[in-house]
Amino acid sequence: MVYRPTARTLQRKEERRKLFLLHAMRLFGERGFHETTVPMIVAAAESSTGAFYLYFRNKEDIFAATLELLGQRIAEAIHRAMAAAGADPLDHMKAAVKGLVAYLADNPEAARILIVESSGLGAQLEAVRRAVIQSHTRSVQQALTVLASRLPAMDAAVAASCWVGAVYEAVYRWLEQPVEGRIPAEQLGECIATYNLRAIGARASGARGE
Amino acid sequence: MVYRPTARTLQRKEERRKLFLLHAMRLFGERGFHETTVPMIVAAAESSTGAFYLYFRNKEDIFAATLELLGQRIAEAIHRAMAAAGADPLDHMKAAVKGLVAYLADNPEAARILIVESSGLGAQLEAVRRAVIQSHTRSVQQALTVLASRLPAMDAAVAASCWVGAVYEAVYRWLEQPVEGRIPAEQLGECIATYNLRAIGARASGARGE
Amino acid sequence: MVYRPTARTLQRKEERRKLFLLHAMRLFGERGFHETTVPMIVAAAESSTGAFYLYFRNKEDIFAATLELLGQRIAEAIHRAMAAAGADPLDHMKAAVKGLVAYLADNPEAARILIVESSGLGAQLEAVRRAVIQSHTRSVQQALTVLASRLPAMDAAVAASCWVGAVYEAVYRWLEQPVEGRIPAEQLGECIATYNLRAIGARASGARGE
Amino acid sequence: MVYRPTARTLQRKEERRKLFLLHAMRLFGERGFHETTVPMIVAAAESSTGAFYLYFRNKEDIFAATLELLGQRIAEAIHRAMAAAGADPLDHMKAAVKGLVAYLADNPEAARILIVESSGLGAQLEAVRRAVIQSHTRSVQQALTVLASRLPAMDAAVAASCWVGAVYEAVYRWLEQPVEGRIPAEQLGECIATYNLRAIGARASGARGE
DNA sequence: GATGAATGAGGCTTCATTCAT
DNA sequence: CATGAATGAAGCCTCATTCAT
Repeated sequence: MVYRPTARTLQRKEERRKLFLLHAMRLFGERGFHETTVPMIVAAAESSTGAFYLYFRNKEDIFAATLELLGQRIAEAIHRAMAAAGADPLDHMKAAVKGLVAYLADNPEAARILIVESSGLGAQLEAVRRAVIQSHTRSVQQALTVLASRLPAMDAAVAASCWVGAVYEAVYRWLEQPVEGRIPAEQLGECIATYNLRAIGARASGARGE
Repeated sequence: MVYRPTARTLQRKEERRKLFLLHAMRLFGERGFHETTVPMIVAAAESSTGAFYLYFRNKEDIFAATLELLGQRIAEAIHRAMAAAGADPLDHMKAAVKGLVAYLADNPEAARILIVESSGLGAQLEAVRRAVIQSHTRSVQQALTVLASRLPAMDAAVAASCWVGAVYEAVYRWLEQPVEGRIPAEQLGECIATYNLRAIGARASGARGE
Repeated sequence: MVYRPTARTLQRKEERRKLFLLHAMRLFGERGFHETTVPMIVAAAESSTGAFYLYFRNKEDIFAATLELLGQRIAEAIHRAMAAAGADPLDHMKAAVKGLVAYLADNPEAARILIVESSGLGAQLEAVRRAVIQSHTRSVQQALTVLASRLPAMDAAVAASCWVGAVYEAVYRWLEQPVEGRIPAEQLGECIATYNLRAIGARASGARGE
Repeated sequence: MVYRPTARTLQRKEERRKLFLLHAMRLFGERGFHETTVPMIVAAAESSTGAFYLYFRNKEDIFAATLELLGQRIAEAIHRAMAAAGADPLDHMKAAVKGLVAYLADNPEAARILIVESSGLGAQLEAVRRAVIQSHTRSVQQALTVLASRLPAMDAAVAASCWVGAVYEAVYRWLEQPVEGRIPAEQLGECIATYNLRAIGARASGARGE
């Protein structure tokens, strides 16, 4: 008599939302925020306009959700990579860079969303985008603070920004190149990691190889 | 008798075009490409829609022109800074970084255009934007190649990207902060330059100071 | 065995319907027909969309039902007032006006529905709204016909419309005023009744007082 | 060389605006605010969506403009009628009623807009609509105040509302009837005027006849 | 009976661009 | 040359209503 949503129903709902999100992520990555229309997302998800607005307040909302999901995935990728690394904080940092590069190389649309396509939005969305990047920057800054005694004196905040900027720009440039002209992704990660580690004055990092 | 523009007319024409360009640059920097409308630019320049389309093929055209102008200005700023530096290519590189940082710090809207607001456009415009940045990257890469013998082995292309990425990201982050919380622009330039020089293995660069 | 609703079920059903109706009445009065959405009514009644369409064919249907309920209540209010009045038909008419004014003053949202918010609908709903008002008009017209011999010659139909229009407009105007600036509702009713009675040429009505 | 809008051009602009307004007035009168869509108005005016928004901020704006125009026309109609009347203020009032009734009878869509179709809008538009009616009410109230010494004591504000309400409701009812069943418009105006004049206690006004 | 997720038609509005004057 | 009124495609979003569970 009384309607009671089954577990299955609830799961369906979550799945539907995820479906929108996944297609939106791809489209945003391929075409950018402004060139992606709500009807496009709806068509890709084989759903309806009404359903879209059932799950998201508006187009900006799904974009923010996309960025959030992206932030999570990247954080996971980094953590996985770090967990597999040695005990030295410097090794962690190196692993983090390589993990991030590997993830972005594998998910080019994710990289595009984060680096390029999301820009030029309202201040709100830009803030969300920056939050993802700033989260990285903060992690790096924290690591630098911890390692301060082993490193030359530097402004940790600026250095962290440089570190993150180097990673994203190098990956973006790499993605711009035709697939056949690219160096392997691992090598790219290695180069970037070496660049950054040397920049913060970590001595033997490049020598210890990998 | 064929109509033939007088010198004065030509100058007028160029001035008018420049007027559009200047206002457009400010608006694009403040509000981004999509949030800036042609009527806005026209109103700011106190001209008319018709005149606008007399000087620019369309909105993308003026944006591209804006980016081009920006590229020139930045190149000038860098060259001026380099010309004032010593003879050593490493000093040139350092001066270039500091000159660029100084320019961007002085012209935040320019920075915004280049780094954020221009993104998320059609592939065409994105290419123009990248051209400005790649021009820097190429300069750096060239310098690295020249200095190769004095530096540890590295992938010059990747390193150049990292170099440029570090500069822009650090400046962007700096611009995001409230004015009263910022470190001085010169110090910022110094930090970034040190970061990058150390990253490419230039030995005493930080020590030689400036 | 055929399912047969028990008395209790029926009562429940009627209660639920009434619940919808009451909340709808409030919302329609506060926000008007177009600004009130079905989800709003559903939320106010703490029920579900499905249940709503179980009791009402569509949104117009519940609005019509609201108007009907309103018509009943107003009729009751008027009858109560008339029952308390003396035997003279003129006293009845005066009591009716005062009863109506009192009811509308006590139920401003009801007044709004009847006078303003319901307008601008499809012809169908407008007809329902007018039915309520026309019912008053007919009563007045009938009374005028009965009293014809005691009154100056007049077009009873037109006079009845004037009578009703005077009441509603005066009440509406009164409701528009800030509460603190209003004259007492009883005084309003008295004034309107006097106006109308004098208009139909009832001699001493104003003098007999109240 | 310099473009200078000709008088003709300016006139055209005003004409175009008027064209929209006229068609909108008709449509609003026939179908009401909510049932009239911008595309409908555009089609009726044989213009374009863009042009519409060139002259009006939005749909509410043109509706407000329609009401304003209506207010002007009605005021004119009333003044013309009053100018043709005798010197006695009571004659003026009578003429005003008859002029208004004549105008509304001739422009049923105007009447519908003012009385019914405009209701149920945002508070803003409702205020504009009421402004037109209140302007009448104020005129009547003022006249009553001037005549106070010749009339029985009454609340001028309430009486004025009643007066106006009687006119509009009677006309509206008249318009509802099929054309063939209606009494002549002049007779309607006479009846309403008589009703109102008697209501305010003007003695011989009905007797002086006309 | 009850629920509320899903549908999709259609409304309003913006703005890049053209062209008659 | 200069102007700015006109165009209309296309986007975002709402909400009455249905129907599988």
